[in-house]
Amino acid sequence: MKTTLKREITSGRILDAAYRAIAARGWGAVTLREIAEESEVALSQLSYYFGNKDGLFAAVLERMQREYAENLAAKLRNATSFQERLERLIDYNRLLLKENADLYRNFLEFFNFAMASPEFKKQVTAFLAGIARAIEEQITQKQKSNQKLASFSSSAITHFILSASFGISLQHLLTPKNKDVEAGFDLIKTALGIVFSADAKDATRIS
Amino acid sequence: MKTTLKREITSGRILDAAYRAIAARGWGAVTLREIAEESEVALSQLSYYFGNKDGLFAAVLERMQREYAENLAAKLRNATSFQERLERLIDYNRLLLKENADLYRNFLEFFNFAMASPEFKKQVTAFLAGIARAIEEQITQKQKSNQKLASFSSSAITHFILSASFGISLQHLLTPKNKDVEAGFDLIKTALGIVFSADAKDATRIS
DNA sequence: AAATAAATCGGACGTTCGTACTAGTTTGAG
DNA sequence: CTCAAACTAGTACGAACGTCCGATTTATTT
Repeated sequence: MKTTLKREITSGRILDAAYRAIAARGWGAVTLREIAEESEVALSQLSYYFGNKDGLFAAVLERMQREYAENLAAKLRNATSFQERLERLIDYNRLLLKENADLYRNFLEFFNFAMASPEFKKQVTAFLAGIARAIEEQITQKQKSNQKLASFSSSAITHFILSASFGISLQHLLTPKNKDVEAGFDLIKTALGIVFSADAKDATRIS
Repeated sequence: MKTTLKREITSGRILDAAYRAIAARGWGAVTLREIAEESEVALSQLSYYFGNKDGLFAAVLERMQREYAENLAAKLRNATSFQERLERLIDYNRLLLKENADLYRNFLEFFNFAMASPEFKKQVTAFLAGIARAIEEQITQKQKSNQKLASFSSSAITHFILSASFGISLQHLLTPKNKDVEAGFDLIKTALGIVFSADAKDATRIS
């Protein structure tokens, strides 16, 4: 018991330090010595627990993915309508950006890194596809007749929300003070809301 | 004459090689020796022309910005309505993504890098603000009464388009085969088109 | 043609990186 | 109490990096 506890404590501290270091200076610029110092652990411990630098990188990514997915699932749990789910997805992304900007910062880092590494590319792609699918699954049953969005698949709409959220976040990270950037989240809602209200004339409920 | 010519040829070749190398492997992983070899130039030439690695990086970024801005300006030149300008902006981004994916790839790299470097952050921020302003300038005179978008400033709309375009591009770079991602561009148009048509009942021209 | 400037080149320097190695310490089961 | 396994710590090494410098070639000017 204590063994695993110790293991988790140490490796967890390393992961935390790595997470913070990546957000602060970028993965390429971060050194293992830096992470070791910040986590108050000997350098050799990093090799011991994660093998090599790529292994540590992958571990950080994996934990980020898991946390994001779990939190998102919790947010969506008792949401009924598709529109409500979309709204919560958007709100979730917005909340993360405000209260956990490092997460987005690191996601960007990983995305960026993935483009040069086929292995990570596969992982990041699978992650995105997983989120998209989770949202999409609850669309098909709800969205039946929609004039304005008829030409767009549910997958396209989902990907659009993800894309836009991420783009907004990216810009927000660069210019956190610009309120017009953050307004993009509202714009997604308004735009899609209008779109969806096309076939909801009879039931115009505002959640 | 020949002097300046030679200078431009050599430095241009270095910039080209750097540009390609960044797109292929990322700035952090790229080495000056790699760039020197690909541009068939001695390693010391890079220092000679660009001082140091950061200088070369900045030069590549500067050229990218100039080209993007110039091409965009050309695309927007004889567009009249605001809606037409927006559409061309979106189409331009879409075209770049298809025919010049490296540009987006490198923009992402720069954005990423900027987050860890206050100096580059300022430059990238100014670049984004410049594009946004260029578009925005032609909004205020056109957009007067719009019910649905009344609560959104023209700046917010512009930033939204930039954000969404960039987010879509980012996802497209990861999964180029997914057509649903690219459909995001159409979704922007549809969403904004519907939004705008609210006050265009009298003149519903399709450009 | 001589002289000055610009451009190019190869090589070497010092630093820092990721990784590997080994000896010492702690831990928990038999 | 013993001992093997898990863990920690310090150190060292080879490689690769950005940068710098002197010599050489090429071009321009006087």
